[in-house]
Amino acid sequence: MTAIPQPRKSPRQLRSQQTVDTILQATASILATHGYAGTNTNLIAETAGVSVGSLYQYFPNKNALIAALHNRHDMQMLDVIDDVLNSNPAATLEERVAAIVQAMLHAHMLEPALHRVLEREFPLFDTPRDHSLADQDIHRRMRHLLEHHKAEIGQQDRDLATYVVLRIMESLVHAAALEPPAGFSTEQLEQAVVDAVMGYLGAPKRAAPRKPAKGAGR
Amino acid sequence: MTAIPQPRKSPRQLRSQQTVDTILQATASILATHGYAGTNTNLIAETAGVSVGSLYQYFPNKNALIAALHNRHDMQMLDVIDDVLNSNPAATLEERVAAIVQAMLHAHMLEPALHRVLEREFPLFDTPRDHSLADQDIHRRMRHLLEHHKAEIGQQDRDLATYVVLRIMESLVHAAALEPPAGFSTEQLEQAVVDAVMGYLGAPKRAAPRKPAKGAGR
Amino acid sequence: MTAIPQPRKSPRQLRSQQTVDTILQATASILATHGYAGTNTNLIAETAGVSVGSLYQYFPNKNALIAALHNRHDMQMLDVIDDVLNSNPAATLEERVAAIVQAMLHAHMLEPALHRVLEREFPLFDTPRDHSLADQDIHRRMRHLLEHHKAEIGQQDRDLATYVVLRIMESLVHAAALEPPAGFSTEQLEQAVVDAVMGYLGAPKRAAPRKPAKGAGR
Amino acid sequence: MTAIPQPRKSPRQLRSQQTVDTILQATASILATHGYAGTNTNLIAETAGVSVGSLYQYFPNKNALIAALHNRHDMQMLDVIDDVLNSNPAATLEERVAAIVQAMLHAHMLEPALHRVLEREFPLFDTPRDHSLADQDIHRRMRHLLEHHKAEIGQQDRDLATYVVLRIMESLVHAAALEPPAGFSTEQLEQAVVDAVMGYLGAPKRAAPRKPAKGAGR
DNA sequence: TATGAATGAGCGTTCATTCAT
DNA sequence: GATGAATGAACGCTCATTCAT
Repeated sequence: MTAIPQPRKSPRQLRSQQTVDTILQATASILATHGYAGTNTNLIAETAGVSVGSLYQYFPNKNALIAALHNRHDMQMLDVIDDVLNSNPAATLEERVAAIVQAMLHAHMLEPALHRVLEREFPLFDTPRDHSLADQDIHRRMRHLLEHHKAEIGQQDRDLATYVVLRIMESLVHAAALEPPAGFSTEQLEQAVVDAVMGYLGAPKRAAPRKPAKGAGR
Repeated sequence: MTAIPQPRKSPRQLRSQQTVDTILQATASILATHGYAGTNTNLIAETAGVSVGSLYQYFPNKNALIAALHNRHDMQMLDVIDDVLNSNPAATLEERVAAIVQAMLHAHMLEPALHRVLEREFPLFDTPRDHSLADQDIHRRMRHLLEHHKAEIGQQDRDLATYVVLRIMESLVHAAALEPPAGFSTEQLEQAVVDAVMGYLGAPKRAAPRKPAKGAGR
Repeated sequence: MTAIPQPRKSPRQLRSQQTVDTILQATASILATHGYAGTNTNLIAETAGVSVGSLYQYFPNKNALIAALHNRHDMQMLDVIDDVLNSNPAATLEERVAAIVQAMLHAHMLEPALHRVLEREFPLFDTPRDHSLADQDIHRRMRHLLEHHKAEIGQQDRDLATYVVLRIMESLVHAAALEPPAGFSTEQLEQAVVDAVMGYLGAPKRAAPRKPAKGAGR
Repeated sequence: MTAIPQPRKSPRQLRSQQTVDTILQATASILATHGYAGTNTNLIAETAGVSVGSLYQYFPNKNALIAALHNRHDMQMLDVIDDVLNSNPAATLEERVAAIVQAMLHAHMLEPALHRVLEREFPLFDTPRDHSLADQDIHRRMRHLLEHHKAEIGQQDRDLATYVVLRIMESLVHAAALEPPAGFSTEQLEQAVVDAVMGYLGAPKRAAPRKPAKGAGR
């Protein structure tokens, strides 16, 4: 139970930044090919062409490497979403959702092995994952998108809807990209994610009652 | 990486069965409190009041313990679903979905810490997780349920729908039970899962086009 | 550094004797196929179709099993030599040596893998190996043979000669049977052993001086 | 079973080389006093005044330590032989054999306990022992020596003779140095080895027949 | 700053041996 | 006698981390 470790120093100089990138690349590569258990700092350093000592200059411990990778991924997702939102201002909600899903799928399919590990073998931190800054930003963007299209949306509680939509997207995109079920094409799976999100959003309005769920028989 | 390890021998005698249960309980407890990395076989054995040797009589290695726990969980989920399906034959689809969601939520909230670990720190096996027998059974049940209520369902491809529904349920239930977002009651979250599932199922029929879905055509 | 362990009880009853044999067979088989490191008492017991407990009724510990196997081998060698000595009373020394060598080679080639392990991985006992009763008998037989043919022998010190001959035989037979060098037929190797023994025995008489070796230049 | 393990990295710096030597010395010492079974890497490291980790930087596993010791011994034997061959160019075959035997005996008697273990408890590698480079060199030297003195030698097949001579020397030297039989002086034993080798080499020429040698025809 | 040799706590696993049944 | 589940000391080996150079 450790707090999420932060990079030890934010390297201002260009060379340092490159070193950090190289180390992170190496980490990603090892993680993808060897899995979490097979990943160790000496191997990472060697792969990065750096000494272990140097590695420890930029990352206080092994978990910080993983955390940085998670962070990098979150940033990428944020970029992906921003790109979609900033282009084609006239698009409908569904078009935007579809574009986001497609972009996310694409991003995950570049390094499926890595993402498989990142999804699964996140070291046990006690802080919930969505507290990274990028994650909060993603939440804000989505929240804003839903707000913008509120006319097309059945769900009243926009905060809850944002949360649910992001969770659905994440889990279905991961499933489609990282453990694709046999028998379906990527396009089918992609469409299914959009269907799920839009279905949820467009569903007949249900209040979110403060009391135990209605008829749900035991 | 590794094949999913199987229990070493299935104990026939009652005493042995109890030993196995005790070991599994201890594993669950340690896993919940220490995380995967902090879990070690000697500690498990000690906690179970058993010698390491005994532990290794029933489980070939550490991962087999985790796998058994996963399996146990899958069985429990299957039971939960079966219970719902076998009772109240006249229930609507939504009532059934709600009942299943409620039961799953309930099950996960009994030992959230454990399930948090089980969800995240699944040791890196090469077989996708949902190939356990119980998981296949769950798939069959859900598939059957959807078939039974096909009149109420917009999605044409029932196989795909089954897959999507299970994924949505799993991810949202996990989120609600294991990392509940601040600001929402359990009932709200529970209802949100039902909304998501029903929204997806009831959404206007969409074809599953074979071509890249840029415009996400209606 | 343990003393050579003895079988725990000499089983008088037939059934016990059979059990002991079975256990020994199993030990030999496991030893031959798994090597010393891969051999363990549980596996032996299982292979013998006996419980570990029973095994420990007849052998006080693991080493006793190995010792018994060595002993069995020594007995077999003694039998082999006795057979040769008891047949064909008119044979020459060389004929007898040849017959013994041939018989020894034959015996070792039946289970080369086993003998390889027995030769090499003898657990570290502090008693020299040739103190087994059978080994002493073998020594006596050979000593007697040399005495009988003393006219044909150049070496004066018959005790020393006995020792040397047995060592040569053993080492060359082992080499020929267990690690045959490439490029030579079994017959060539067999003949070589005979040559070596006869060459040594027939060599021009050299006294065994009590002083440091003669000309042997530094 | 296992391939012969190689040293993990050949240390270039002086300090590293010393570390390796220290570790090897410690291994030899522990091996001599505790036997193979009683030897463990932690003890070796402790004895060497080094951490286990360091030990594993230079040797991939326990057997590699033993293998290195074997190798060191082979090298020493090679040196011994080379010394003899390079000095005293006018020596007779017997003088040279005697010198080699004497030097080998001497070398083995420095650490008899160690050599006892090295001879006996060679870990079960699948490669025959005499395939080390040094061993091949030794073979070449001996072969060359016999070639040089072929006029004094009865054996026609020089390759076979080389092999036999080396085997005789090794086994008798081991016997004399490591398990000396009671009743004989070292000098007697030393002379006996020389007698055996010279006797074999000087024996009347025998063909190496391709047919089974029952009657051991002259 | 960078290096990489050294550290050593700690973990997974084995297996000879015992003893209650 | 026979059984075989249980024991637990002990060992091989790893790898995150440090620090003298």
